[in-house]
Amino acid sequence: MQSQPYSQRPLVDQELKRVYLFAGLNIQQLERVKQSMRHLLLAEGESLFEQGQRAERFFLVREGHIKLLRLSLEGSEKVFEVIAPTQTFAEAIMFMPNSVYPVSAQAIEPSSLLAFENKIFVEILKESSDTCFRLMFHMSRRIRHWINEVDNLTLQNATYRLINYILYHIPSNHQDSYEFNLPIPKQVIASRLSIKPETFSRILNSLCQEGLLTVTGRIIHIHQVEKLRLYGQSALLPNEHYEIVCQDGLLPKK
Amino acid sequence: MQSQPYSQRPLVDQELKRVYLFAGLNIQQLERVKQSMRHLLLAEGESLFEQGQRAERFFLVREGHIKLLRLSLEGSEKVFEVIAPTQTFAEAIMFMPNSVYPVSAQAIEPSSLLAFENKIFVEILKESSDTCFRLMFHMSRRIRHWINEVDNLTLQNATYRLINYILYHIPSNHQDSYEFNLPIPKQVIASRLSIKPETFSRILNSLCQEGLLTVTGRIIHIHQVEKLRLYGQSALLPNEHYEIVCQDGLLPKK
DNA sequence: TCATTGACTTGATTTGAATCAAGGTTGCCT
DNA sequence: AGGCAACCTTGATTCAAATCAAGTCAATGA
Repeated sequence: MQSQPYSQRPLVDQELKRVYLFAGLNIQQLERVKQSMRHLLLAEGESLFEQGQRAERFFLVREGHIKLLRLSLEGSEKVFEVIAPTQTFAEAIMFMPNSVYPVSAQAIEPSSLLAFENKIFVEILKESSDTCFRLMFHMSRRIRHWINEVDNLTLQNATYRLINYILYHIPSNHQDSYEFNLPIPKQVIASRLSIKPETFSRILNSLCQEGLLTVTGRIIHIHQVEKLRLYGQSALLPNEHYEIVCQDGLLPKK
Repeated sequence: MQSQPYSQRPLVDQELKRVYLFAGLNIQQLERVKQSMRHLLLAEGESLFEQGQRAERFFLVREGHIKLLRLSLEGSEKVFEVIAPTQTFAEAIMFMPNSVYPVSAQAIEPSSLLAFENKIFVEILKESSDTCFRLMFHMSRRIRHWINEVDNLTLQNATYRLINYILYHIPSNHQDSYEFNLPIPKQVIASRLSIKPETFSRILNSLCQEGLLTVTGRIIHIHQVEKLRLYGQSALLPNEHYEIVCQDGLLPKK
């Protein structure tokens, strides 16, 4: 874990201010955050922290992708989340005294991060009710996220989960064809979706055969987005229709 | 949903003060909470709120058990949590403007609850950093709980989940025999563990056959707790040993 | 250039748990 | 008492996804 400036791109205050958690800070507070801030550069596969390790910092991803995972003793891993640029992580446990990271964090590709000291930020939290509310707001969304995750794992099948993952990458207004690059290796996505790589491959293949999309390496070309959305709903079979769970846990409008 | 005093047992302030979230309130604040507080009495099977409904209150269970669930369109349900007396629920979304409940809540048996107005409590949160921290602390634990839940669903099998559920009900110092009553119907536990009732029954049966426990209706008699703990670990097969995840997400000490 | 490695695919087989289909118990209500 | 309805159990069968076992392909590197 090196700690030196990384990207040519200079760190502008704006970058920090765009972070939801920091948006309410005044100049002095922002300055304190910056004081304790460290630049990190991770190589591909490099570990940031391990599950069970004392949690003293939280992080902002600037470039690259970080996976949050747990390992079984044989070495097989389950990816719980993949953190993309502009997102923060590990901030939900900052104020827990003697807390430990509940998962391990590892770079999927060369990545650039900023690390913030929990201790400093907790001091700011104590004096800023507004920032407390921002953090609580954020944590509340995280909880809903995990509830939806359990919902997906228990009520939805692998095909549905994969389709949902794909749809998530498509702007919601798009209807016709759409092409995008998978940001991370297929195996990582598979693990994130709790699917084995072989099954992942087979599902993608069967979606191709249905004529819904074309796969070229990491490039996914969806022929008709609207069709895929409908297919996602029928993938809920064999049990007829399940309730569609939107990202925010709301029911879709009838 | 009636709203009148229920239990003969008088509502003492102590009962409120024992609630973690209220423990830091001063007399005036506690008074305001009590002002907005409502007593609720739910019959067996009665619904408290539905998923997607506007969230304006959070709750404390005094007597009975409440299940938090989501329904599929055919009517099959997945129980996400079962709330027992002295526990609060739905407090994690209180400050979200226009938030909705992410799950439905329903009484498993005749239950007595207290309902608190989010609006009032948010006002208190704004003036009490200490209470903010209590809430954040609580939410942080909830997040870890859900991460462990996903871990259980993806890395552990049904037998392991059931054993873990049983072990959860046994004081950790017990080693030999132990007997307890399942607090709720077996089907509800099954759903909570994402197991079908048939499978649940079969697993319990096979644990009986292994001589680990005896089942008489809702009474579970464990012959040797320590043996069950070990069996729980070998139930992690076929993949040899998995990492044991303690409730707090910590690794067990070597 | 060829070897090696890691990512992905494809096929054959197994398997844990779900589903389907009857039962059995228990307790409640008339 | 008798009938009904939950709740639970048991057995036979099916099925989605995992596992096992070879592959292919592309990128890296000596």
